Amino acid sequence: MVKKRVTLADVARLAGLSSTAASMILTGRPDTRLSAEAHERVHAAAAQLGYRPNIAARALRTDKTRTIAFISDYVATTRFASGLIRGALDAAEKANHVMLVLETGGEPAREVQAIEAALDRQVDGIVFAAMRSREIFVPDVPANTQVVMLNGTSAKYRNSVLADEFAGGRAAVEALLARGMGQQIALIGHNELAERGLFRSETVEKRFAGIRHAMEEHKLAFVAEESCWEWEPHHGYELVRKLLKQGPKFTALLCLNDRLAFGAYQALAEAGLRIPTDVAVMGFDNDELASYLRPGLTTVALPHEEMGRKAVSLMMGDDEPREHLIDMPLVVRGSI
Amino acid sequence: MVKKRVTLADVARLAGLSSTAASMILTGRPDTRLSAEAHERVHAAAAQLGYRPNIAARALRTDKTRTIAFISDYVATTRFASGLIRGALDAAEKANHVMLVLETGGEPAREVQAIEAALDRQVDGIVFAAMRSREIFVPDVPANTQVVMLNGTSAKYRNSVLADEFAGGRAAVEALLARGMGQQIALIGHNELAERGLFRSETVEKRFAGIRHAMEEHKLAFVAEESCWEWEPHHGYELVRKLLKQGPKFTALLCLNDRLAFGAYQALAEAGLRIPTDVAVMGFDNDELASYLRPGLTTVALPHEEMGRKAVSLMMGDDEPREHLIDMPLVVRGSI
DNA sequence: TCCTCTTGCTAAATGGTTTTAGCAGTTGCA
DNA sequence: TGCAACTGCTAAAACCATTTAGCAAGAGGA
Repeated sequence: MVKKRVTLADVARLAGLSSTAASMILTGRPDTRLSAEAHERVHAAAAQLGYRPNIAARALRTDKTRTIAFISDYVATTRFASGLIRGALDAAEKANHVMLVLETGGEPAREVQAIEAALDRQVDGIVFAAMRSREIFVPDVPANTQVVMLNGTSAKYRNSVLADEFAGGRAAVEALLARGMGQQIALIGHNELAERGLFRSETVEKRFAGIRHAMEEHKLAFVAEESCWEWEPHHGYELVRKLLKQGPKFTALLCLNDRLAFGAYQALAEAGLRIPTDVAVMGFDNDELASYLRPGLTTVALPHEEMGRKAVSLMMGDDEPREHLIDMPLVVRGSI
Repeated sequence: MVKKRVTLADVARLAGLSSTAASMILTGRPDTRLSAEAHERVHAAAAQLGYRPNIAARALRTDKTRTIAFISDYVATTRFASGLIRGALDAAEKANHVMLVLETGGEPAREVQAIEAALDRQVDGIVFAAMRSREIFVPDVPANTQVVMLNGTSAKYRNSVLADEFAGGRAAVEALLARGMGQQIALIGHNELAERGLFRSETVEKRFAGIRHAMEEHKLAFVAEESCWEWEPHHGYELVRKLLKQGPKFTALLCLNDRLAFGAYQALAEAGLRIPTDVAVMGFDNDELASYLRPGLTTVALPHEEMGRKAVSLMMGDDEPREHLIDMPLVVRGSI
């Protein structure tokens, strides 16, 4: 409990060598000319004393901390953030790094603070994660600090990781059509303003673009479209009730996320419609909810964990610096 | 981009003073005798150069890093972890600290690694968070490193933060009875083995003890009890189907968590029973799900954010070191 | 023999901050 | 006048690891 830290000097003393020698041996320098016996003695001494290098002291010389920062606008408001974090954490651990997590709430003042706090601690790199994809503004950082955008892009930094929303949108439509029951598809959740870029959200834009592209390829049009600003279950519930009351008949329902689909299930059940017999339902995100529903909701997954992992491995220089798109896998359950 | 770090020496030079003076002034030492003019000059110089102290260098002398570690078994497997993290993050930010997040998966080897990684970086304190409450084993840490247990306890460290599960259990029963409809209560999710401590989970034990206590106070017994190992929606679904098929009639259903309640809703709906008219339903945790259901699920909330916040503020020494119980608020929605 | 290379190692500088010890110069008091 | 106390400041050590420059001894070659 009270024992003092073991320093490199202690190890060197016990091994009967200089700390220079101990340092070189323990850091595994390649071209040193120290004897095999010296190596052995130093390693033995280090093991015996339980030596652990003081990272702050090392950072002072080397400017490397084996620490990265994960700065996001919201950590838990959206349940997805934790997937990103977990993936990032996993990759960081594999690369023998630790991760500082910072939350900004999207407020510029806190963003600046978070970045400064990270730089003060000389992190080796920063992952900027946005819960809603958008252009992220990032202040200058020192040249030797890596920057990766996660679920967002930046004009200044080319390293970024995004979900392949366009392909995902197409996949959803293809999945509905492949079951041979998707001739009369209704869509809920699309927001025209978003598409026009007034309320900028690249995610939604690209997802929808993919959907539209697939529909056009098949020379199809939606039999109905209902849009809304937010995509919570009760919105889905209300939109579907509206569709059922006044809209045309539909045999498939494409929901722009799983939460909308959740509400849709409730409205369909109330109306006595069976899934997938009467209506096939399809969502996006692979929210935890999707597996709870009866029947299970077929959905196009947002691969958050994979994205987090990729962002960190990109930071470690495992791949070329550019925009990386991560596949959105189709998760097939009973709803189509 | 390429600009070098501004050091204390730079500030001192610009102010025309020694770095000793600059250090004392910027760290706000109380009993220094430096002139008002010196103060002014140093602050002006620091502001002009945009000086930020190098935390690694400072840590070398002071052993304080304004960094804490949050070590948990699972970050995102349970959706609750993010609540704990968010609360902790919030409190840390308020106290001008940053947080290192580490995940161990409950594996002892990774636990040791995580602790060492944290100590190598000279964190000021460590929060050990367990997703399933239990006795946590914690290796020795240096005397000046604070330790707080979050959602778990440890023989060695007295600082801990737990949800007040006993009171929560009572509150659930009281809430059912208060509505005057809870005379025939069925319970799902309790596990006898857990209660006997074979599969040690203090959370479940205390929650159930509170429930039992309240029942006894009112001289009531459950009309049926169905237990199971895991508490996922489909378990709730199956247990309730079983109850409906072979069990006695019940007018209230107490589910040991919200996910079970979710499954219960599905089973009740299939059987044509209405909530709350035919059966009142009550859950625990205040899972995101609870608000999505129709009618909304009344539940006893696990105050994760509050717990995370408390753990960090306890670490900062804002309260006496002991076991702290956090209230579990009753969240009333339409299901009772 | 002298010179150069190689081998195996170390002294000392370095990074940026805090902190201890102490130095001039002035004031206060007897 | 003599001495203590105060005022306003600084030099240098300390924290711990990395890295540069270089030393001493032995080997090899001419």
